[in-house]
Amino acid sequence: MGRKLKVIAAVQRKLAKRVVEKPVDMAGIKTVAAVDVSYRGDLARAAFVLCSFPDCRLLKTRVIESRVSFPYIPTYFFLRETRPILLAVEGEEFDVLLVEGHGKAHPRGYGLASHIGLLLGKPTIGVAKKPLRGVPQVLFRKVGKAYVSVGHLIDLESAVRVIEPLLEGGYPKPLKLADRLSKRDGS
DNA sequence: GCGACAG
DNA sequence: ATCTTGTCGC
Repeated sequence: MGRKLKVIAAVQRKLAKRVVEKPVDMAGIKTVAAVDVSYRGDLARAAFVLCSFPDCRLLKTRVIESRVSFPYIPTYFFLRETRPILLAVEGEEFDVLLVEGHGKAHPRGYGLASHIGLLLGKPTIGVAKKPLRGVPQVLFRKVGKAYVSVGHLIDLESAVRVIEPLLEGGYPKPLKLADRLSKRDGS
């Protein structure tokens, strides 16, 4: 059990080197998407939400269900949510994706948001409710009640500029919508 | 053994 | 994340 995780940790450290951190052209961002996952036993419900930017008007929603295999293990969160999220985002178009969880603000610099970004080859931002312990303060920014970090293809300053106009009650509206949607009954 | 950490 | 009633406070 512990040995496999050690291998996964090594993979995370390796993939972390492929994460690209760079400024983003704000004028080029027309849409922002968000994904969140809720559970009912081993059934995962992933919700995808698409909003215009920066006015944040709801453009589209989508909910996908799937069976989850991995348990939740701190710092190995991506093993559990990658599959559900990929299914929910498959075929969708957006300029930036907000992911519930951390990006570079992770012990090995490779959280769920970075993994999703790398797999999709799209800009992603990690947004979490609590910071992971032992992570350098410089790797994230507190925006409202959210802890924001670089996912992929964006830098921290740009990430903060994307999150700010989306705040509603201290948390990004698209993620709040995705959270509510993923918990809504429907199956 | 102690501590306790995304969702 | 999820299990869960009523209750305190803005």
